[in-house]
Amino acid sequence: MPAKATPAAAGTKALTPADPPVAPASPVRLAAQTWESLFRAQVAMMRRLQAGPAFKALALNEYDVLFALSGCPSGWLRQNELNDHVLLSQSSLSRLVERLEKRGLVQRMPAPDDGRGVLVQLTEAGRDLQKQIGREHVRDIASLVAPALTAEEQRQLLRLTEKLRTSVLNAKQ
Amino acid sequence: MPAKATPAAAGTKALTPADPPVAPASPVRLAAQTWESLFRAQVAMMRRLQAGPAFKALALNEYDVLFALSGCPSGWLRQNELNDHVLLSQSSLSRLVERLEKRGLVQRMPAPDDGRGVLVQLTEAGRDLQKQIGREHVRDIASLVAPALTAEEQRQLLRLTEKLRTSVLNAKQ
DNA sequence: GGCCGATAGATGCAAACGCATATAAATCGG
DNA sequence: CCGATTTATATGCGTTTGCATCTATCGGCC
Repeated sequence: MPAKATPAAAGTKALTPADPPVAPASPVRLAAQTWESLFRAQVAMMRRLQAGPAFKALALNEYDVLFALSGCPSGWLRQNELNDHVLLSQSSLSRLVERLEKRGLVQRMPAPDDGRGVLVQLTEAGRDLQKQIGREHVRDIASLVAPALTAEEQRQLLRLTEKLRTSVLNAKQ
Repeated sequence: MPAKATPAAAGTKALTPADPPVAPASPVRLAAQTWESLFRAQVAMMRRLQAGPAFKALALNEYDVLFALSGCPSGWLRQNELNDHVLLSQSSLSRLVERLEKRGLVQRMPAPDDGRGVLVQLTEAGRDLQKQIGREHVRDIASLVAPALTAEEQRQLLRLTEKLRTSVLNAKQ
């Protein structure tokens, strides 16, 4: 997380887990602490989720692809659009989709309006598997998030991360 | 997204990016949306950070290990403690540390009080490299986070993610 | 139309990963 | 104090990943 997963903590000095940031001096330092905390929360959550039974059948990145496809109104997504949802290189995603196709979970076809492109959609089996794993997954998530944060806090967190994400996506360069 | 980082979006139905959650019906659904948003923010941030020049010399997971070691008061960490900071399996971490040692960035020694254990610490070169990358890294982070969230919002986000993380770590089983 | 740089995807290859397992030391129970 | 269980790390092995590169198509421009 993969992708992983992959990951990156923050800056020049770590906090001990039990030692919350005291007086965040500079704006730069505050931003770094914020990112570190976000990142570490994600790592902790991810560890738990991956350990659950929901991911025996499907690796995390693979599930994410099915999930992205499941939420797409037309049912079809370009491979390069899929790449935005997953923390994977283009080549790795290409092979991942290939594997999913071999397993009968997705279908590929050449994009009608662009001879270079490939469209991907879920098969029936892929949709079923996504739903099944999704249900378990949602339960696991709720059992971790609900005891940690009130509904109001969850709404705040949702709002802040959404704001962060859209800003990052639209950032110049 | 190390780290691998992998990753996992949320539940049974996706949101289009431009479509913020309208009326989060059930608590379970709210939790799932919250996690999805957190996760996607992390993916978006991570993509940007990995693209920066700061990670040419060192993969994300490798940096995270140096970072964890840099923040440890005693300077030494057990390998299994390191594992909590990184989204990697135990075996992968073992080999990652081995690589770092070959590159002269960390040092290993048998734990004095536990014949099974291995202690790891930064070498001088490792500390220097961590500091150098850390500085760049912090700048990149700030340039992404600062335009997105006010200082107050960052403090809120820091608090919420910290709360989430400690709760997840302490959750039963 | 024909050329040129940019973009989408596929592929060779070496590096990195996770799973299962091996080894060794610590801990627990009697 | 001894055997059984658990914990910490290492290693064999097949799979997955990223980088560099290749091919094909697109889009702009003359």
